Amino acid sequence: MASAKSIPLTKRPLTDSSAEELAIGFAALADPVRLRLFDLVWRAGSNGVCSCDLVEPLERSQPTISHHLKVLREAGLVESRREGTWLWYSVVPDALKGAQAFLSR
Amino acid sequence: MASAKSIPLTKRPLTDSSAEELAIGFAALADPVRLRLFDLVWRAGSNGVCSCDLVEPLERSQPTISHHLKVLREAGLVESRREGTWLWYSVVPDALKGAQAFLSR
DNA sequence: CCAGCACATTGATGATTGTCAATGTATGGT
DNA sequence: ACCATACATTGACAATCATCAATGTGCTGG
Repeated sequence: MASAKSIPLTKRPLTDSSAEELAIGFAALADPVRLRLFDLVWRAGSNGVCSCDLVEPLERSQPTISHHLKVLREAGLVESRREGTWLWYSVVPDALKGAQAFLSR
Repeated sequence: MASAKSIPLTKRPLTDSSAEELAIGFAALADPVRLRLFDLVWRAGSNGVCSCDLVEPLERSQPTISHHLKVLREAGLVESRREGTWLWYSVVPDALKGAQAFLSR
């Protein structure tokens, strides 16, 4: 239960914990390869994109792409769904809500 | 000179260089201390805030705060203005434009 | 059961990062 | 000239990171 303050939430400075949470999201986007990766997944829409189609355009090894996808997944930005031997990645809905709210004042 | 493509810019995947540029901005916000720092500067508005008032609330040493302010400055997110012995930091207008545009689809 | 494909994990390495103590620099007051 | 204040820079260290080669795991088809 939050204490009854007269100051609205948005008028108070970031708490340590919410800064931590936001920073995790920004950190996931703080690498060029990961940004392009996220961009490609995003463009694929709700269908998602097979990770096998992400290795070549980014010019990185398969383990490197796998590692970056794991970072994005653990940051809650993308999710994966099995389809036989393939994994289809898609953006988690509203994953960027916090970041968007912060950047929009 | 850009080549005449029929595909609009926003329909094309991120280029390596624009990903690099965006990632620099996100990286500047990828640390909890820097996020709270940026938040405090932002709240100060156009007047700015004296960096001497940023050390205590963040519970870090003065060199550490100075270092983080430098990172934010070099990322183009904040700027400083001298006032005697003091430095007043304020947010660079439209500094977040690129990041906001990216996060808004 | 085996061979092949898709993807993850491990281990190693060089680079970057966050932090502080110590020191340096600039500005203003006396 | 001197001293105090505000801030930056340096140097060091532990921690994290991006990357790849090698290897492991899980699934599918034959």
